[in-house]
Amino acid sequence: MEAAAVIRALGALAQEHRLAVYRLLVQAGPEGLPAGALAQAVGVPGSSMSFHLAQLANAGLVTQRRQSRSIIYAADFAAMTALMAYMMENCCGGVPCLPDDSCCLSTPETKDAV
Amino acid sequence: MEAAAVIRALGALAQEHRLAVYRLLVQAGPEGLPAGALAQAVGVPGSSMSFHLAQLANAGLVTQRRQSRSIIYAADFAAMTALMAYMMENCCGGVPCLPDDSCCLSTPETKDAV
DNA sequence: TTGATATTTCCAAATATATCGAATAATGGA
DNA sequence: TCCATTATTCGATATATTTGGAAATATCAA
Repeated sequence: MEAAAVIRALGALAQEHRLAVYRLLVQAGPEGLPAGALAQAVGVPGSSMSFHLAQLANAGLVTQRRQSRSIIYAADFAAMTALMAYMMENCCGGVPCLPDDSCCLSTPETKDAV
Repeated sequence: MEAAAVIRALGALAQEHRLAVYRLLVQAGPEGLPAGALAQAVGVPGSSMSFHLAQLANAGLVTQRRQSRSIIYAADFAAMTALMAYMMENCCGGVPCLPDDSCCLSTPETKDAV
């Protein structure tokens, strides 16, 4: 994952309504939720929600699929894992650092870029 | 952790120079780095770096301490853990979801708010 | 085809963020 | 005290983001 993509993803999440949407999608799991339901749940007009969903999709944080008249959005969990990996890359220079493991909360897989 | 704090933290990281600084601090570990060294490493004037460091500190992502004439910044790892926990809260409704564990990358501790 | 539903695109206005030089503050050494 | 070093605050300017109504697009059912 490269810096520009990471910044897009973080920027996409750094907004009240989009963060709320993303959390709803995380909780909804792979089945996802339609755009209209998200707009209603968050309480913003459709045109605004469309704008926010486009940001999340452009950042690669969510996927979209059409189902009849609805467009269903779902969280892409791999993107979040990659985000974490980028930010924690080579944490503490690779040296086991704090005694209580409060940093470098490393499972083997978070050490490598995904 | 509450929504406003999470948005501040994500917004703080969603910027080229601040993301670079944060990654440097993650790699530097608990010892941290002085403001001047960060400005030089990232290649921005001191006044700009000061602005960015204030954003990161205000978001709770980094700590600062004075050491003689320098102010040393260090990553606060607990903040990142809390951030993750907030975003992944109740992932997939709490039900083990994908067979290959590609979502809800749950260690026991990430399930609870920190 | 006509009408209803679901969503997106377009646009302009309001708001927020980033930039960096100059001025200000804090520290430590001669 | 006086000077050099390190860092922050201030202020003006440039850039980017968020908002929501109206119009456009896509789907489906009668």
